[in-house]
Amino acid sequence: MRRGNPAPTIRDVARHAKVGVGTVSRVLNDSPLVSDEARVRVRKTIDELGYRPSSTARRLSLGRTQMIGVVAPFFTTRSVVERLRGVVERLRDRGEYDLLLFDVETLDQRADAFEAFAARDRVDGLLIVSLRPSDEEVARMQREGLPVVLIDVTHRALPRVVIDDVLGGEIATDYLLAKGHRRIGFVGDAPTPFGFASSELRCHGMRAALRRAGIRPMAALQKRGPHGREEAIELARSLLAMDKPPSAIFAASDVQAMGVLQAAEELGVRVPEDLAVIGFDDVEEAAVLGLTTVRQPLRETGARGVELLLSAIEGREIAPVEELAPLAVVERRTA
Amino acid sequence: MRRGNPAPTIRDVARHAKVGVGTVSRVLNDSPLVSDEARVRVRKTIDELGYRPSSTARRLSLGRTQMIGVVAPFFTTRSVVERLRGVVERLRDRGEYDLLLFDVETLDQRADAFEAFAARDRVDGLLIVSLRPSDEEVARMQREGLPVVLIDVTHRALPRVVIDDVLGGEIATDYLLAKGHRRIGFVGDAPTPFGFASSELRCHGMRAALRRAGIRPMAALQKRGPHGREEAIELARSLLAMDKPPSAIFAASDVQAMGVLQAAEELGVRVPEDLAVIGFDDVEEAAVLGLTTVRQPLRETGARGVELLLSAIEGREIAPVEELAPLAVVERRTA
DNA sequence: CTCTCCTCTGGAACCGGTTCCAGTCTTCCA
DNA sequence: TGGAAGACTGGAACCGGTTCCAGAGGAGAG
Repeated sequence: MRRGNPAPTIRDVARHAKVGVGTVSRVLNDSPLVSDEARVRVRKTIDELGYRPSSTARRLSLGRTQMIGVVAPFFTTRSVVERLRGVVERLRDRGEYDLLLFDVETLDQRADAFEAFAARDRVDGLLIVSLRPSDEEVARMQREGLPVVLIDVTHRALPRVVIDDVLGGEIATDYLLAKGHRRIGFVGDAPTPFGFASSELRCHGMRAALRRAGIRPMAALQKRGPHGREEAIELARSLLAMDKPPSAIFAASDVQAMGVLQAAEELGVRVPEDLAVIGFDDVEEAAVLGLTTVRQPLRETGARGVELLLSAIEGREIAPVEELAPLAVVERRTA
Repeated sequence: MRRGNPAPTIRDVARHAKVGVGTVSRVLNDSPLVSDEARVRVRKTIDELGYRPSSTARRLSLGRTQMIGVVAPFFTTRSVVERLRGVVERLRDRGEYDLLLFDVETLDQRADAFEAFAARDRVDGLLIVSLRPSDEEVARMQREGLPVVLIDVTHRALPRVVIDDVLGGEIATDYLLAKGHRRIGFVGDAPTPFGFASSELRCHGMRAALRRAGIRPMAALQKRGPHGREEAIELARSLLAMDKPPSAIFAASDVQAMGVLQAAEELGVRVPEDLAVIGFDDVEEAAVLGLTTVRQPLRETGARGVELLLSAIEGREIAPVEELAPLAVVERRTA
C-alpha cells in the first residue's frame, strides 16, 4: 500500500487485533492454543495490514537460519551442475530450507568459502561438492558444530556420497576389453591442488582391469592434463599421433571424451571404427553426441546428499558413512 | 573449543575485555572512534574466546539481508546456467552479497518463488532470469520496495538486460540468405504459460529478413514445440520429410539446433551440404559440435544484471532501462 | 459450593547485533 | 584559568520475531 512506511510488525498486528503478541505469534505458527475467534480476528488484521513476518527476526530468535550452503566448483565441470540440480530438487521437495550458493573456482575462493561458512551462524548445514576440505577445515567445522556432507569427494571424518572410482575405471576398461581392444589409452586430469583424485582412481581401475586381462598397462598411453575439453583435445592428439596409437580411449570424464572426439574428427580418425571412445559421468550432452560412457547417477547423488545433510541437521548426528552410488556403462555410438 | 557451549556473544567479549558492547561493535566495524589500546584488547579477547559475530543479528538490526535472490528455470535451458555463471562471478567480485538460489521449473514453483521472495525481508534485491513476472507480481514487489532486475525477459516497469530477438532472427536469416539459401525452415518454442516470447520474436525477425529479400515466409516451414532437444528432433523430422524440404534451418536455440542435427544424422541428411543449420545462444556445447550459431553474450548479461541490481539496491533508484546485449554470428561447420 | 484442571491469553524477557546519547577526559585556544 | 571542542567510552534502546510464565475464566468433579 503506502510506500516507504515502515513495514507492520507483529506488535502492530497485535495492537490492531486487540490481542497480545504471543497470540499473533501462535496464530502464525498454527499453534492449537488459540481460540477460533481470536484466530480469525488476527488473520483478518494480518490481511488488512499486509503484514509479513520477518524471517530474519524469526531466525534470530529461533537460532536457526533455515538455509543450507552449497560449496562447489559449479562451472569447471558440467557434472557439478547436474548434481546441483538434484540438490535443488530434493531441497524443494522438503520445503523449509533455502539454498545459499558458493561457487569456488580458485584456491583463494576456496579458502574464503570455507572461512565464511564455517560459521554456524550463516547456514544450518553445508554441502560440499567435488572439493576436499583440509583436516583443519574439517576440525573447525566440527568444533562449530556445523553439519557437513560431502558429495563426490571423501574425508574419513565426514559423511559422504561418492562412487567407487576404481570400480568405474574397471567397468569402462572391461567393456572395451570385451569389444576386443587390447591397446587402450587414457585421458584424464593432472593432479590439482584441490585434491580431485577421482581421475587418478579411475586410471587405477583401468590398470587393474588390464592386468587382470593379462595386458601390461603402459604409461605412455596414459595422458593427463588440466580438466577441460581444449586440453583433452591436445592430449588425444598426442595419443593418436603415436606410432602405434591406441584402438580405444577411456576418458576420465565426458567433457574430456568430447575433446577426444573432436581430436579424432580433426585427424580424420573414424569413431568407433578406428577408435573407440568411452567417457565417464553421462552428462546430458553425452546423449546428444552419442557418446558411450559410464553412467554415474549425478542428480541422485545430489539429492541423496541433501537427505543426509537434513537428517544431520535435524538432530540425528549421523555417522561419517560412505554411500556408494551405482555405476553402469551406457552403450551408444562411440564404443 | 568446547562444543555445545553457547557461542560467545558480543556482550561476553565486552565483559572479558572490560569495555562496553558499543566499543566491541565499533572494533568489529572498523570505526575510527576507538583507541588503539581498546582495539587491541578487544581483538585479543575475540581471538581468545573464538568469537564470531552473528550475521543474523546483524541483519536484523541493520534491516538488510546482504543477500540477493536469483529466480530462474536453471535446468530447462542450458543458457540459464551460463548466465548464472556471470551473475556469480560478478557478485563475488563485489563481495558483500550472498546468493540465494530459487529454481523454477513449474508454474506452481513460479508462483511460490515470487510469493516467497516478494518479501523485502528475505533478500535485498531480486534477479529474475528468463521468467516474465505478471503485472500483479511486479506491482507487489514495487509496493514492497524490493529492487528487481530482469534478464532475458521484458517488463516495461522494470530495468532489464535483454537482446533484440527480432534483430537476432534477422542476423541468422541474413547469414543463411548470403549463403544462397532461399528455402529456410524454423524450429522454435511453442508459446508457454511462462510467457517466453523470444523464440517467437526471433521467428518474426526471420520473416522480416525473408521478406526484405523478396521471399515470402511460409508458415509450413515454421515448426514449434515445447523446448527441448527431443522435441526439436521431432520438429526437424517433419521438416525434412516434406516434399520440398528446406535447405537450411534456423533453430531458436542451440539446444533445438542440436535436435535438428540429430534428426539430420538419423535421416542421413548431410550437414552442411544438404542442410545448413544455425542455432542461437552459443552455449558451450555449440563449440564441441561445430554448430554455427548466433552468439549472445550470456555470461555478460548475468554480470550486467548484477550491476544494475546492486546500484538499485544501493540507493540510486534506477529507471526501468532496457540494456541490449550485442549479437553476432559465430561461423562453424554447420552452415 | 469449592476445588481442580484445562484452555486460552497478555506481555516480559530473550535472541545478538547496531546506534545513539550522555558523559568523561584531554587538549588547545583565548 | 576558563571554556569549548574533540576523542573516546559505556550502556540503553532498538530491530522483530519466539517462548515462557503467570493469570483469567470456564467446566467438571466431589
